[in-house]
Amino acid sequence: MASIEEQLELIRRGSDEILVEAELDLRLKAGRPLRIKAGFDPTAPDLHLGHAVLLNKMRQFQTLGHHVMFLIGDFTGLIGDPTGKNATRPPLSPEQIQANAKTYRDQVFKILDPDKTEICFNSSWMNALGAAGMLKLAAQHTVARMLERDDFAKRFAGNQPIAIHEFLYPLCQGYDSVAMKADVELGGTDQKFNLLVGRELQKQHGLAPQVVLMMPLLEGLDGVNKMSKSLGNYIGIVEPAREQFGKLMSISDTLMWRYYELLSARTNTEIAGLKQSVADGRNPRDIKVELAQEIITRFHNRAAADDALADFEARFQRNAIPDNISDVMLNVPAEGLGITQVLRQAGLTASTSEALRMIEQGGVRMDGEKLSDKGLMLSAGQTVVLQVGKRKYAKVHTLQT
RNA sequence: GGAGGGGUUCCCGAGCGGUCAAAGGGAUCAGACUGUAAAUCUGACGGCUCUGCCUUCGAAGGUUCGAAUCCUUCCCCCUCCA
Repeated sequence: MASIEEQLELIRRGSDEILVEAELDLRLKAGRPLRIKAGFDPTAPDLHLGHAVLLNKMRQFQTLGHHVMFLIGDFTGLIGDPTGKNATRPPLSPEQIQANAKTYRDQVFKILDPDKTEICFNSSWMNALGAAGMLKLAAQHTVARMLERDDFAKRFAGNQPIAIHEFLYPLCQGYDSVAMKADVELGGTDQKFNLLVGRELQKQHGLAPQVVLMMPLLEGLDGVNKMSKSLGNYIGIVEPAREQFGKLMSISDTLMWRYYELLSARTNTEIAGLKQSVADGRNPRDIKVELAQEIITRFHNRAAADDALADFEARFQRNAIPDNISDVMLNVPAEGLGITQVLRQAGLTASTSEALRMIEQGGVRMDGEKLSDKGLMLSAGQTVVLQVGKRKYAKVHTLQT
């Protein structure tokens, strides 16, 4: 095993904050494998690069020989981490949870070592707690302390509603740490409050408080908001390589450095070298290509990364039509089908009104040629490649009704 | 339980009897420019059988030639008092 100092260096890398580092040092010195906890929502097992930041850190702990516990919050999922939506979520069926857990495994093990990962469900101890146990748990914290949480404080000050059950989320998450006897809990910086509640509850249960390690939140494709599925600004771990490539190329140059810092396996020295080369006149686009290649190689493989690059260059540098367009079959009546209908039915636009607009704005191409005739009719037996905007394509085959 | 404030198109937010599919901003989308970057500029941004028609302004009724705007009831949210 690596020396304490080497371990600390790896653990610190990229982290936003470690509370309390001295305690971490002490625990490492004890020489036993530490119990590392990280919790995930049970509902959306569609992991993206934002999750990858945390998973990378978990992987590092595994490399160092520690015990990583991947917690699926199937109980806390009923509450939903407070975001201002004052509704409890309907419980997932055991089948759904199992299905989601499987999807998690499929995705998570692209980064984590399956042999060194324990998957836990917090319903297993939360259900056992019961109503009485929940009351007891709730008695261990005060409203004033709850209101210290930034999100609650803001909503309270701004006259926004806070439902009582939202207070239970941090408590439950904290209790997880008690039940799991976590030595270290990982989370995003937005989790600070919840993570610290874990420390409090552990102390009250006679355990040494966990060390809390917070990773920065990765900004999404817009460069402003954190990467999240609901905002649609994410790059999924299991997305096709070409998609990932395109999305990575669309991030801003500034954001690119952030991604390097949090996602790349390159050392800080190497990254500094890249920055210098840009300062010396190298096109940042090429640096971005390298980043995209590295990430795609990790989640797919080298061949996929090369293919994505080749495809990208063909499409955007040589304006070629991609070679993997999905085929769409459309039935056409004898008198033909209007182009706006075709676009809508092929799924290229959401409505015929939108199709009309796209044509008016010059965003529609047919077989590579800009299409300007809104009244164009397609008859049966044709095959045309339609393009809307830069990215949406379909190869439409018209069939006799 | 009482008093007051409020629910508008994806979000914020104007409108407060006709000129309202509804200002403005954000987000988004398309085009130009580019490195499918950013920034910037232009345009679009409910639906449709599209120079017109249909459906939207918490819900349901009503007044009116005409309502997002007025009235009634209901639902929901916030604040203060208890």
